[in-house]
Amino acid sequence: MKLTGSEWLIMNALWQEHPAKARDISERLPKGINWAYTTIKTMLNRLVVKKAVTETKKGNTSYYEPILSCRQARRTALSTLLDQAFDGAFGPLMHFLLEDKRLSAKQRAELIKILAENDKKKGE
Amino acid sequence: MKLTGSEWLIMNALWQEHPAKARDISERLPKGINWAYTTIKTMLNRLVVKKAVTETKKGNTSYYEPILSCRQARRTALSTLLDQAFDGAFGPLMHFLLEDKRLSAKQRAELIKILAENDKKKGE
DNA sequence: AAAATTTTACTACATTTGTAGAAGATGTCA
DNA sequence: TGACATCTTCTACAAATGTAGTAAAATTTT
Repeated sequence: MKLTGSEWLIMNALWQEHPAKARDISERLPKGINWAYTTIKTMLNRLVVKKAVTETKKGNTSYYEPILSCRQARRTALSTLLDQAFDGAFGPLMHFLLEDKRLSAKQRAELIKILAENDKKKGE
Repeated sequence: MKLTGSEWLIMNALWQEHPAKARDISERLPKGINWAYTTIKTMLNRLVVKKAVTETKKGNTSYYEPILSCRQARRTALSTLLDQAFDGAFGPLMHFLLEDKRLSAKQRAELIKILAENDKKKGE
């Protein structure tokens, strides 16, 4: 399940807290994104059709909830990126990240910590 | 300059070696992608219009060369991904990568090496 | 209950993306 | 010099994406 750019905006708002009404989503959209209410409804409908979210009506009003998890969406997006831009492999991406972004000391430290945790888990 | 999925295929082939003719690109496309020759031409034209590649004619034949570098394209793709799926920050991506992908010992070792190099460069 | 507000359902429409065919121009080999 | 192979230019077209308007139905407010 791949999300488009606009869909990410909606989903990010929905993951924050749900169930949520279209109006809630509208309010949570990042500053600078000023979509018409109906635009949001259109997006939500499309996401329902795609089965990325569910819609439940209480009276006249629809409440939405994610089916697709943030984690899964990230996984898919990342794997698309890997395939299309990094020879499908983890290594080249890492290389690029580390080489290109010239980590700050803090980031390096953080990374090392994460690595250590990773080691520990591996041992369990 | 953002590339679409199909454009990545073309660009990946072009970056491999250039200048290249449409025919060369055609041959370098990943196994499984069997585009009509004219499809490739269409893509190349679009990339020329977008100024991601240049076209130079020798006789009747066009030779293409990338203007957009692989590095730059990667940068853009990554930054789009960060913005849309990882709160625009490097940290969450790293976390996700390391946590989700359960690195192999080899990968961890590699990563640590890269980190070390990164440290060294920092010191220069 | 009339007015104002909110929501929904349906429709719309320009742009971008993915994919390619047709027909004409050019090059090449026998 | 004709037959073939190759390239080019133009055109096409469906599906996906981004964005929203209209009008009708439901809800809330005075």
